[in-house]
Amino acid sequence: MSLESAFGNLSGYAPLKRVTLKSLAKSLGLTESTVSRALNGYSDINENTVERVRKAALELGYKPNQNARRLATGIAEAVAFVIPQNHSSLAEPFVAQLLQGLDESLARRGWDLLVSHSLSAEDESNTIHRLITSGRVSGVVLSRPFRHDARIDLLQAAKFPFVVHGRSASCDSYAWYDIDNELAFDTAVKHLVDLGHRRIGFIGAPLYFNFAHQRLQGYRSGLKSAGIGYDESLVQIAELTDDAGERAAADLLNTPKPPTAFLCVSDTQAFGVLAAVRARGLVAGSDVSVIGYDGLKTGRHTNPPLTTMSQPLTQSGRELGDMLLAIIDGDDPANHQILKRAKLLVRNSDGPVWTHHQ
Amino acid sequence: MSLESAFGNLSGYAPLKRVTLKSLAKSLGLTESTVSRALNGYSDINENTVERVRKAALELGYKPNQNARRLATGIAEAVAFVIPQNHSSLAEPFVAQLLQGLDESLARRGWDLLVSHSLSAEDESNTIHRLITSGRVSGVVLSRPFRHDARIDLLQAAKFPFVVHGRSASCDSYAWYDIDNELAFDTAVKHLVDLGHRRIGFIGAPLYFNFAHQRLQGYRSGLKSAGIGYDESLVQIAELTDDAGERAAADLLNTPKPPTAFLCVSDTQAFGVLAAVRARGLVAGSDVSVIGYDGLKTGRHTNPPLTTMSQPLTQSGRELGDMLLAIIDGDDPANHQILKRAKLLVRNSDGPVWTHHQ
DNA sequence: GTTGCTTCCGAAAGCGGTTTCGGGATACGA
DNA sequence: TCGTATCCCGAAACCGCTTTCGGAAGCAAC
Repeated sequence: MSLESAFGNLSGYAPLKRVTLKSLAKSLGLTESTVSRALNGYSDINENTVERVRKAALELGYKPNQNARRLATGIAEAVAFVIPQNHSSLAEPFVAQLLQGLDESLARRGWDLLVSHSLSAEDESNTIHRLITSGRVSGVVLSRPFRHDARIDLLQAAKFPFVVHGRSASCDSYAWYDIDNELAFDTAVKHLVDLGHRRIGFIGAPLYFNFAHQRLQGYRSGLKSAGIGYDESLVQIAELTDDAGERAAADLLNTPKPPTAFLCVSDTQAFGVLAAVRARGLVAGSDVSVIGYDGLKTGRHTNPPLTTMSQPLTQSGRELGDMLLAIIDGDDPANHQILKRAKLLVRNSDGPVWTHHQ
Repeated sequence: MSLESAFGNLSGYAPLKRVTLKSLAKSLGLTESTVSRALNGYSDINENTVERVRKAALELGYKPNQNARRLATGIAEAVAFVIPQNHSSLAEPFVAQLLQGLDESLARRGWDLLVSHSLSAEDESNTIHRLITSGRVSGVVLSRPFRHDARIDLLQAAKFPFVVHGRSASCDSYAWYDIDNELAFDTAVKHLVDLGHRRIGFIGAPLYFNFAHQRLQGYRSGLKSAGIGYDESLVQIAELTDDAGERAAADLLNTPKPPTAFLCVSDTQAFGVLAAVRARGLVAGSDVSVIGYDGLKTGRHTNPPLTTMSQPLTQSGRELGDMLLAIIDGDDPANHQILKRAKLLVRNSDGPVWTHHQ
């Protein structure tokens, strides 16, 4: 669309007459190049001139056309967040908060944040590919990496700047921001063990997600250091939904020797587990314990309020943005690897193990 | 598509050997202009040539540089969603689902979706202004309009394509997609009245939000048609958070003649109301009724599960995207005004009024 | 063998910026 | 007075693609 059609050159009010570099230059009696350099902080422009140009630009409301600028400089001044297509996760608050933090970081520099969302799993590589060849963005942020992630391989092969929220199995040479999932689940197990639990159910997620793998490892390591054997019949792999969590918990509850505690890889699943527990006539927090992961706000309002492990999402978005920016500026990605700890947020769904003799 | 074909030459790492229109043309023995027109479906190119060009483009992995294309055509092939800055609402699932739908609609056309997030309230007009003058986007979608919304005025004055999720007080001449808020709350009141309630508390939002205004109107009209007088002492205006909802409900509960039911303009508030009710030792669904609005999934897991009114968010995002695209293509915005109905989603937080004589 | 159409493609002028390069002023030392 | 170094600014190429315009072929018709 042309600017004429966009702003309507016709009828009476002529809104928003676009002020371009050329018009600005002319009105100043200078050249485009001079004005451009003045605005971009080149040192070979007289201080007075710079001031004069700045003032005029402000008054006339000059905004450089981003497309032109990007074409000329070759830098897109935008990064893409590719939405994990699995399970329509954009709907998860998880993603929303991350976006918020990202945007904050980018906005400080005036960059754009665009979200990209692919339809199928293998389509995702295409999406990435299109992103990096189209010149639309100068960086990409990934989330929920797989254990072996083709998108990461693609990005690395192309030497395209990117950061990932989480990490894949081999993560030495790229930038990531992750929670120490193994530690988190290790300590969660420890917490439950301290409450007296020995039969701890685990509601996991498909293991091609690396975080699922890590958390399972943490679960096992926690068990191990407590001297408890790993019992495969206590672990369920479920989708990241409440319904799946509910089904998985129900299955575990129907077993002859059901667990006295449930550890879930996501709050959403844990919500379902809570439901299963209630359906069974049990009360979470006394009869059984359930612990989630994510620290969702709404966990405050479940029945009972969900004990969970929280990760600072908005802040992680900000940090991811800062990292990506630094890498685009030339930093070595390997120098940008951040490992944070999750915090155990005790609400009311956990408690000492229930025994017959009480 | 393989890495090989994507990035051209082989051996070692050859990062991003970009195939440009020029290189493509040269390898075909044609001119840039010919190739460009062939790819863009111009009719003055021989059918065979078109085929040949298409094939080569695919093989060599040619992707047009979006910035160049945008500069040349003047159309940005991107639209912006401006995040309501109030209350950091991006974190709300609300926004996330809308984004999802929007992205789906735009992706069908290969357009970008970028999110823009301003820091302060008055900064928002600046954000809009920057958006429409920078040439980055060819359309804008707004949400949560104010009753009198400067952003809308700005957009209209600039004749810039936009759609809004919701509508302001005067909404004849632009495109919007809205739920019939008045109707929704009218029927919600009716529902409560049918359950025997006469003292219905209303937890509203600041009235500069038009939806807040509409819903209050609906509340009043429902009361009126039930022959119940409007009692100002039963309405509270609160922020759109759980804490605010909780405080508001607590205030109402502390009154000498507390309401027997609560109608909230958002689920998040209703979560808080539920907490206040519990804190008071009452049980929602029998002692008092509480009804939310939004249809959040997590409402299934509150204590008790929240009765609410749901609006189809993902779908509305899609429709908003389609509308915006149509308008950018030249449609008259006034022909794109969609009014949907909310559905009452009865879960367990409502019930017949409690009486002493039962 | 002109004339007159089509059909198909090349030439070239942008789109609105950025950036390198060179040179005219001015200042300064000799 | 004549370099010559320093400061500023203009000229021009370029980023990669789109689009208008004109014209070379090819073919039909007269």
